[in-house]
Amino acid sequence: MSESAAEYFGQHGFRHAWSVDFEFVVLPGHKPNPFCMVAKCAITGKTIKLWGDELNHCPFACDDNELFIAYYACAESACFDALGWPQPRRMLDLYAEFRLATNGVGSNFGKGLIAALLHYGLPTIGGEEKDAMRALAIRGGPWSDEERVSLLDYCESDVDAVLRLLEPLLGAIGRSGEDFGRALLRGRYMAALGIVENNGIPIDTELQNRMIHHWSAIMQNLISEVDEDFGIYDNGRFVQARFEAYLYDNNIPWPRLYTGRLKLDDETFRQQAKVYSSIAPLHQLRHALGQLRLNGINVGPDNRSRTMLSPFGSKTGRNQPSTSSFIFGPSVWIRNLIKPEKGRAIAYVDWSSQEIAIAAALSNDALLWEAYESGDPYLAFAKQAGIIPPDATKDSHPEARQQCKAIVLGLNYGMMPQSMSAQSGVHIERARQLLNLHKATYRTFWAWGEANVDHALMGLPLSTVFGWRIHFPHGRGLELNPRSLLNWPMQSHGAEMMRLAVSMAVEEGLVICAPVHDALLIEAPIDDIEQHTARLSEIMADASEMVLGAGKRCRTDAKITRYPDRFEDEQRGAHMFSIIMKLLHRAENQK
DNA sequence: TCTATATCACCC
DNA sequence: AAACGGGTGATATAGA
Repeated sequence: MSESAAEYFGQHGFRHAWSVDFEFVVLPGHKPNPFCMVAKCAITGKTIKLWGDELNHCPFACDDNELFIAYYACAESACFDALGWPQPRRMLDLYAEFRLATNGVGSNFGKGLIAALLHYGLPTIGGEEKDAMRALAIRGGPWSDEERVSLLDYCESDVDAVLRLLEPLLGAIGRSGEDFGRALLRGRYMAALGIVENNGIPIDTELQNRMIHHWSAIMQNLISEVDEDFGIYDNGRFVQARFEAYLYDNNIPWPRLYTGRLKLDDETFRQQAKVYSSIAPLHQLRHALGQLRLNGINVGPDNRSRTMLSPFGSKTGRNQPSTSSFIFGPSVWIRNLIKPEKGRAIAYVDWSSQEIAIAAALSNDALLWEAYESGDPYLAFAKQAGIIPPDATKDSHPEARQQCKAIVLGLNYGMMPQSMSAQSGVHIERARQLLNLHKATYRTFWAWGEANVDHALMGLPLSTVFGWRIHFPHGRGLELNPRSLLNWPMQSHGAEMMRLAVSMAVEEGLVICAPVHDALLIEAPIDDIEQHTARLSEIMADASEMVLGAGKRCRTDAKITRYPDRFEDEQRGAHMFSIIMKLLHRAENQK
């Protein structure tokens, strides 16, 4: 046991610092089913090994003086939860710490436990051995005595590996109470997220199964209806050569990529369909087909969709769940499959204009904050810039508002006038003019943003208020995108706000089903949903204030869905869902 | 027939 | 050179 790690944890007042690891079987859409656990204390050297039924009782005192250390701790938290153990109160997650320590430079080896060991030149078991043991674990029981010994040994080897990682990663964290407190904050989120992963999202599996069953018929019907006039599809596939021949036969000129291939993106189709109306049905078909993806949403026996939420996956510290297995990943209509079960309700609560609030608060731009607080930052900008009179409204000046909205949203990403005009249809000169007005109106924000960019370009780290960082040291040939650097603080603080809110909500016992970057999905009994939603909104506003500073609270919007209704987004998903349902009924009647 | 690459679409 | 940030994933085609 490393002397310095023991001292480090002792210094922060811990009785034990358990490096803990479970082996578990997890079927798609299910909670993990742990079958063994090894824990070693970095302070006392004590070791605990549990197998099978021995997991029925939690061997730990889960109080504030017991620290748990793991690599990718949401898995351990999910195992605690699945076993009915009390939740760990203090967690240190070396995965999060490794991601942080290498954010920007990256690691040549990846993000996993072995990658971290290799990165620091520490001994590790071979990747093949690890894969073999993982396969043995996934296979599920029963295991022979011999297999059981090797699985426990393997589990212990991960526990030891985590202990070896302490030296470099505690070094990266730093010794001060503040440094360590921030690491515990990340660990706290990992613990909460394990619960969220276990909660899952209630799904109308009956409808989902009907759709899956008739999926190919739905696709076929959709395609054949349009394609009989074109003859471009083959077995559900768009054949470019056939499309090219069609264009040639019909004398339709078509834009090409620099490679000579046809430009086939949605925007090109939209433009072309305006001129050559015969193209329009094909455009609609391609657009619809682009939204047709239904595989990969895994649902457990309790009709709840579960997937890894992959915290700290991105440079900004956002979660990065697989977009095919996370129901909020594919196109919006898929969310209509979300449905609370009998007696229950859900609510989708999101921060309104979160990144604008962050930009305003952190840059200390009083005018921008005023614009945010007005409730309509786009209209407020138009007024502050003198484009419309002070008494103008959304209804009196819709066009100016729309233009300003495009500017205000695009500027978060460092958008240039050219693409701004291409995107929003505003003339390029108008876009340029509005951009300059924005820079003149929100001088403080722009000075702050550009200072951040310069800071990072000089090889210095950018950091959020709670210590998520990115660092591009000089001399490593790293390619930096100034627009990314401009946006980084907004997105990173948004992620931080979300982590805080999830931690607090879960610890209060609210049932959080999913984080969606700037939104949370919560569930409750129908009779409690309003109260729980109100409480969550309060927590989210509190979290925003912790990040943005006293008095700077970010508003939230909430949309409640009660059984027997299904989740719905009238603006974006409803139309496509109705088309799919029509096709489904047709397919079911064809039989 | 399989794999790598480019392109595109979706999400916040 | 490009000029819209952070992502994941499917698909169509070219190439081995």
